Amino acid sequence: MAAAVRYIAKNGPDGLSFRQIAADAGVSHQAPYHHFGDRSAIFSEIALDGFRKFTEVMSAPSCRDEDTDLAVRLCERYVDFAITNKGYFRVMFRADLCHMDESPDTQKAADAAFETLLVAVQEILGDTASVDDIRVQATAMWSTAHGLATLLIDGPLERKIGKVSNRRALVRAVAQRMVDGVTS
Amino acid sequence: MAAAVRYIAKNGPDGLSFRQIAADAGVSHQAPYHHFGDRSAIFSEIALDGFRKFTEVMSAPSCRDEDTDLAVRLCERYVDFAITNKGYFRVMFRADLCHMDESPDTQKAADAAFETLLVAVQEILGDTASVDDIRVQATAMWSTAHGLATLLIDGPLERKIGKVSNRRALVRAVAQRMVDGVTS
DNA sequence: ACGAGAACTTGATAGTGTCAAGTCGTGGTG
DNA sequence: CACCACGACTTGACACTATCAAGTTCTCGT
Repeated sequence: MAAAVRYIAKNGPDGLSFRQIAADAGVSHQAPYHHFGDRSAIFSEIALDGFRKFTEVMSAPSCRDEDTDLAVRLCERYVDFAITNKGYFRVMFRADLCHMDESPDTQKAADAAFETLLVAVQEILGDTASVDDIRVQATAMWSTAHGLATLLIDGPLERKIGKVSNRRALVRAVAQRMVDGVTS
Repeated sequence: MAAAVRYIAKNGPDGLSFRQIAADAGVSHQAPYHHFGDRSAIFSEIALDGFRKFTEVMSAPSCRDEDTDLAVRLCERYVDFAITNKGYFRVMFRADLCHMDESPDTQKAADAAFETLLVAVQEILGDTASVDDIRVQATAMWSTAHGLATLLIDGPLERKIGKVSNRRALVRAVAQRMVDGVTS
């Protein structure tokens, strides 16, 4: 399974061959099939691990005691996680690969991850915010972070804005824009 | 090829079988291979069409004469396009499917699409904006729109924020938040 | 000691992308 | 009019894949 994550980080999840990773691990072509009943099961398992790592990273304490805006830090964390954990991230949001409906554990882990985001937004907005407001803000933040992450990992962003000499700076600048508002 | 786009819109691009769409079209399993030399070639072709449609939609005149914020309208357009053209959108940003380096036409179409975004941002910011600022803003807007679109299409968003009774309203609210700034 | 079950194996089947040759009709040129 | 080159398509074959169905081996608790 570690081999699978490595492979995905390098080549993406689509060309992944059950048989190939079995061969690499030095076992027969049917060994993996014994542990994960199904090709999609291994993806579900990877996604499960991924969401757990993700929740862990996003709610880590050091996320809460710097002096930059919390929203900015969350966004940075999100993108950081995606890039340093390509192998997981690429799978986590591919509903076609890991069928959530067949693996409730993964579903729960994903829900938990989203929950941390909602909590954080609530913290940012304070008690006065309405439920609708929290949802909208959470969606906005999530969209920006997710979009930025996917565009950086697989997307054409790097090509378009010119070789990013300092990725961290870009991410921070974009996150700050998100907080302050575009067109300000 | 139209059949392929339909299939992708319904089932996603990964399960797509060259042989299957050939059979559906009532020809032999090798007929498509004759027109597109390669499996990835058909995806490149779809992406090419997609980017052209996309540029067309994003730069349509009616985008410029309403009275809501231009940035909001662009974001709405982006998401709208993605949802009504799933079959194209799902392929356009999958570098693993359509190898840009092998089909310069698609590459150019993608570049052109991004160019319209840069122009729009320049228009929004006015002449005083620095090149760096334009890049950051464009990236921020693109990220938000792209993230929202992908989360809506394949992602878990709908599940998370509850059945979206009115998708358009959500998209507009999120876009407005993007413009005004999160945590305002 | 032994038997149940886990970890793994070998073998077979159906479906896939791709290569390599055909076949067939149609249009243009001598 | 004969001819033939070429594009659209077909058939056949190959290597690879996921998956099903049975073995085999080895370990561990009773």
